[in-house]
Amino acid sequence: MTQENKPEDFRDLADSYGYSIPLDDFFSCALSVDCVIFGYEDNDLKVLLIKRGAQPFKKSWALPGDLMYPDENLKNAAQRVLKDLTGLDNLFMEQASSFGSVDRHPVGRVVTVSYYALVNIRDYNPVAASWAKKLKWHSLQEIPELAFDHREILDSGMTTLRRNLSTRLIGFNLLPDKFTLKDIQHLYEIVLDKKFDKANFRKKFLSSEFLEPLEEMESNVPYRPAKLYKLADKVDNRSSFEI
Amino acid sequence: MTQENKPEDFRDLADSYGYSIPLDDFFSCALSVDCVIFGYEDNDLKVLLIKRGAQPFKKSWALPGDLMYPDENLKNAAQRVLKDLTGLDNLFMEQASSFGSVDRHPVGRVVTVSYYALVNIRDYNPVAASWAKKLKWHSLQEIPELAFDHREILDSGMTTLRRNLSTRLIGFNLLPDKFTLKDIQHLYEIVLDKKFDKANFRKKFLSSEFLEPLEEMESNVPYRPAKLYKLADKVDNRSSFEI
DNA sequence: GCAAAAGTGTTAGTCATACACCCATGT
DNA sequence: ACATGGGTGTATGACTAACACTTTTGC
Repeated sequence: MTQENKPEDFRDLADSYGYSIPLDDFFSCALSVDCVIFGYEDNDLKVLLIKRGAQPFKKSWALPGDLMYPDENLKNAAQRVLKDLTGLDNLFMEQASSFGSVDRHPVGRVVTVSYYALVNIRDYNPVAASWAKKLKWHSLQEIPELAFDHREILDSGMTTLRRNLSTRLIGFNLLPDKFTLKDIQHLYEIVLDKKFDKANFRKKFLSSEFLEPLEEMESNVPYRPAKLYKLADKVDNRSSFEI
Repeated sequence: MTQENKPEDFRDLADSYGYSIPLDDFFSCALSVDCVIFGYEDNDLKVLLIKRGAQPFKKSWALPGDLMYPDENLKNAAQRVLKDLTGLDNLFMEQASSFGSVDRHPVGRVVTVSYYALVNIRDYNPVAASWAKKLKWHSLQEIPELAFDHREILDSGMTTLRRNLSTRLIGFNLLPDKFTLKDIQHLYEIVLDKKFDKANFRKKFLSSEFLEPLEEMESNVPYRPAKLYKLADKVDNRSSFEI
């Protein structure tokens, strides 16, 4: 946007309210989005990292992220960037936090907004694309050195995830449409790094009215098949729930 | 920052990774900060609004906020802007959320980061300054039409405040250094819009080890003076506490 | 003494925890 | 039959909610 396009009045503002730099100098920043995609597999919580094939921090591991176009919304940018770099589409992502240290990006002033999501690794198959040269689910115990301030963004995302999982029903993004009570318990135990008593955990969830039992059962397991459940229709990611 | 200052490698990026616009076009956004300052007085929770004396939205009520300089950190920007417009200095503000709809600002692409704080209205005396023409604590029940998407920002700040007050000790920013148990209860009741039983509320806080009793008492009250407490040294704004 | 709010003790009920036990399935 | 995990019942103790009561101050 050039000075010519701006409303008359706004030029008044620039003239009369004593900004110490010309108004246009404010419009010199870039925004980026960074996606903290948590995935759950076996007994492990992982995060999706890409190997950067572009400067800066070429060849470093990093969160999937990129610059936002000036004409796209933040949330759309997060969806687009994630899809471009990993092929993951239509993930339920939620805004986590923003990071704006002056020197966090070597090229210029880039403020980044982080988004996070939870997925079941079994259900997704991300593939490195665009300038992402490689892609890997990293266990949270084995995070390599990351580009930019991505380590801080990752840690902050983890905090947000834990807080939201223990107070809301957010964790269900990580489960398939049909799931067993054991699946849920497993997920909670891994994310919150805490053991729950089976009987009590079941009681809590079954009395919550957030689950709807299906007629179906697990199959092909070498033990008694567990009942499958689905989320009640009224549940959304904002539903409050204390574990 | 001009193209000339940028590292060689980054120009490679622009050339070879297929951005659909020149790299410089990314660096055409502005950032702003908006401060949601909650204040507590008598039986009411209020929010500090300014009457804008600058375009756009001149003469509208708005949250105290302004553009961030390209060479200052986000958090510093929030502190500076709040001080410039209202004189409030050194408030403990915490980042709440970011808002980035393409058309949220009539002048150009401005992504805003919101910060929130809690203060005891008795202890502070904000005064309109700079381009803020007027300033007023508005009861949350009587919020006028607000500039930009500030209504959305305010509501989101309120949600963040409530969530954090019920799971952390954040509420204490709203209290003076010395306070009575009644003060705390009052604050919780107003913010969470919920009544608590006096005896039970006291027991909960006194058994929390977050409070240290002082020798001092309230004075000049027409009833039995209450004991004063201060926060234990180990408490910070991240201390976890379930009410 | 009275009003007002500080501050405490008791009780009933609810909920969390721990743990033992039975059930259904594949091999 | 047995190994494995699904699924349930119950006793204990801790915590919550409700409420009555005593205490201390100013007027």
